[in-house]
Amino acid sequence: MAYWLVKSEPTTYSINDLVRDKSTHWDGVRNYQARNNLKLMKKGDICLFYHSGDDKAVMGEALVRREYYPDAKADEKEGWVMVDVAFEALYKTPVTLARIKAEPILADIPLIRQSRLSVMPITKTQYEIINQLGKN
DNA sequence: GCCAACGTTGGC
DNA sequence: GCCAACGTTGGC
Repeated sequence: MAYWLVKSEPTTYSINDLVRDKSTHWDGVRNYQARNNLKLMKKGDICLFYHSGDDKAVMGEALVRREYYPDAKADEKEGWVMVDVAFEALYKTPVTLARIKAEPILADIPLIRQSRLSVMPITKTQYEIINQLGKN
């Protein structure tokens, strides 16, 4: 069981869209590092769902439902992949970037260290802290 | 609107 | 293979 953080611009695809859809293809990733992370996702892994842009907060959680397979919207020869994720939880309190930055234990999270990466691994500890802040 | 931090492209 | 120019993401 591993933990991830995935980003989306809410005007493109928000967690409310995932609530409505129940599950979705996590496609459109066109960055090698992010793609490599997608390939490491296992069924049942937890993904924190982060809104970039105006919200700048972890909004909730999704579960990996299907492991990586070719991104239907990409040229097959280029090897881009997608996974399927299912809605898991909507946080009562979105965990803002400012809140994450204020937490010393979260200082190493790639969200802060490498702000442009859109699919990143996080540790169990980092997950548990954000989950705790969000669900209450 | 600007800028930092990348990633990509193309000339050499 | 190097590097300048350019494009993109995302925070401020």
